Amino acid sequence: MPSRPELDERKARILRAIVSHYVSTGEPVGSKTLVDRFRLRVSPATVRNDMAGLEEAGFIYHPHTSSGRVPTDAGYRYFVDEFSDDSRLPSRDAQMVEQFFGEPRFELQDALRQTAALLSSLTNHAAIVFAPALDRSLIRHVDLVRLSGSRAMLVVVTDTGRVENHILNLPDDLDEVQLDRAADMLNRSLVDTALEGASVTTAALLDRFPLELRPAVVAVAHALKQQKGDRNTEQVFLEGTATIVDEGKFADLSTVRHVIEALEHRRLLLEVLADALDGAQVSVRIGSENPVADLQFCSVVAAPYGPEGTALGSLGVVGPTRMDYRRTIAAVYEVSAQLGHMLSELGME
Amino acid sequence: MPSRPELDERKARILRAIVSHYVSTGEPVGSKTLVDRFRLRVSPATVRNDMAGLEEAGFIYHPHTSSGRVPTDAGYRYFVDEFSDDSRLPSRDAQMVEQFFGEPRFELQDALRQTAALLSSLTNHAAIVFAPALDRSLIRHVDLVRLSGSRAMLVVVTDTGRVENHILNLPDDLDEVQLDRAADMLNRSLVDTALEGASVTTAALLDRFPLELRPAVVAVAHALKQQKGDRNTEQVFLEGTATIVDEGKFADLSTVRHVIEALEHRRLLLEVLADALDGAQVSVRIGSENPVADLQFCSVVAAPYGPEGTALGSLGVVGPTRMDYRRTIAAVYEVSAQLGHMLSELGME
DNA sequence: GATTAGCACTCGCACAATGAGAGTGCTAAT
DNA sequence: ATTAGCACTCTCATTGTGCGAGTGCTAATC
Repeated sequence: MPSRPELDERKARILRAIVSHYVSTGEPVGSKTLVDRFRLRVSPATVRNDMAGLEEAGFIYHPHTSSGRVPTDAGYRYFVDEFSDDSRLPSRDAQMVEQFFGEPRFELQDALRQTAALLSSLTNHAAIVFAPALDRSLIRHVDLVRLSGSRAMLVVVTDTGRVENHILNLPDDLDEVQLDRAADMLNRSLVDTALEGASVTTAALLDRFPLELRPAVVAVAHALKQQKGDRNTEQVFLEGTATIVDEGKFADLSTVRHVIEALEHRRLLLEVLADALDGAQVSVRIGSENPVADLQFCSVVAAPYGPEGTALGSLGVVGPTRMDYRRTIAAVYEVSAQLGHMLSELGME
Repeated sequence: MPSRPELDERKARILRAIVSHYVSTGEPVGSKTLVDRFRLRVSPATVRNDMAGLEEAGFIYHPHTSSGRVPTDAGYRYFVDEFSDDSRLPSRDAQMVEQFFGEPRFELQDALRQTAALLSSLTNHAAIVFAPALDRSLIRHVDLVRLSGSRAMLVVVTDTGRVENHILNLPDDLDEVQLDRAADMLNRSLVDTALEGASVTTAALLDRFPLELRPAVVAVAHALKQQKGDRNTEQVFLEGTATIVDEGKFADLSTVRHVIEALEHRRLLLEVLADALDGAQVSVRIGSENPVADLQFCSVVAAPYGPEGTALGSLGVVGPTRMDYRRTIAAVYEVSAQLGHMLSELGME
């Protein structure tokens, strides 16, 4: 975190004014407009002087020699750092959230997808929700289902409500009874252990299984390992992609293209929301603060979620750097909190 | 299907030429260009006369009094109807498909998503893959997993490789042994029956269950019914949304916006690909032939897929009416065929 | 009778010129 | 330290112009 240069009170006010005016209109803003709309008790000339200072400090810049000022990423950053706390959702929106989470849910997937849709419609930006991370989940149940003679499906239910499946190639034909027995034994040793180490645990237990079941157990261990390594298994729900093309959000089409492309790239998204998982609160990445080059003109507002203080997954919003940070942060915060709450309600105690 | 007006051979050739030239350049095409690029053995004037005829017949039109001709939806339709058969994928692409389906797969979800990505990269359009429809699936296995005292998760595995889950509220606390017993009994009567009628079947069997299990069974029946009615449970995989914004595909931004919005709407997509499910072959909907208003400037090329002649699900591509139909149709056909093949390999016999 | 050459005509579009307006930086006055 | 005044800059919307591609029609040609 770069130490934040001090600004005298008036400069700070002017910066705030520039940011909020620019965010709402999208037009570069000049000294006159500034004194007219905001009750700065000084003349345009004074404002101009201060703006020169703000520009020197890197908070704003000139698109062209003669049009108004626009905040830089650093300018937004200064602005955002001022209200790390007092973010309240407008009551209409708060009501919407409340109602949404009041409805009963019967499926995690669906709930998460709809949560993304909610977040998107609250903020008018693209919204992303990651399902609870597998490596933070405990196994609640495993099952083996026979598909054909030589194939079976491994089903794993986690304490976070996820249901993963994986198809196994069995070296030998096993009938259903045998599979059931294997599943039973696996359950006994795997339930309530972390999915993370399940593969190792399983392999270690191999010699407790009857000979004829061992090939199946090996296959299970293998599948668990593979699943762990495979980042693709991290489910993402993305909604509101269409908002990216909204008028005035991004300068040119090719930027829009890049942003949408980046959003489609699950691996990238994971990276983008990664720090949200560890941070305790809402995290904001503005423009170039972003690790992904394709998102250099975007800001990402993200937060972890999980029942009561835990961080199982993360969610967030991607929009142009010119966004209403206050509202966005409030929305992300509120939704993450409520989702966490819902998760604890969903029956995982 | 409107009966197709006969065109004399030369007019047909000219129409073909207009379509293929316009598709590849995006520019309205005039009589001179036409005789230069294509070996029509007539003069521009003759071509102009024929074009007037084609325009009268509704196959092409003038954007403005003085620039070249552009195919109408009907023009594309005529063009498309000519090669319902001989669509071959370029060998590079065919190789790509072959390689893709040569790799071993362990998860249906993932395979379908990647199939969508493949289809998108083959065609350079947005691609959609629907998972095998639940109402065409048989139950292979059901399971009940205890979550908390009063909640359990119903897991259903179908013969099409799908794994659905649903959270139940149990009126009474049941321990795991009781749940297992209930699941066992359910399995015995539900395995190999259609998911479609499973709810009714379950309800009918109620009195065979011991008293203490009945509330759970009722909950299961209820869940199955709910799932059936819920169109949201039809999984969709969408890839290549970014291609929609590609230069020159659509006239204005608001169209792009609408198209992307429509793509995000799962319910709409289902409608769009609906007829593909029943048709035997590749279906093509051009522009206004499309039932969805937001897609009036799009063409949809879709096909059913499933192991050997069955139609379990559908997949397709959405792009501008100005697309290379030949290639697109070939790609959709090939991918649907291979995906069907893969599904039978995946162990559902 | 079908085809073609010739020609006048129509637009769209790219390009340059113009002027208004918004905003700036600087200097000198307060 | 602030402000009024002013010359200056640069964008943007508007207008005019010419070019070129393409058309439809008529009359000549095969």
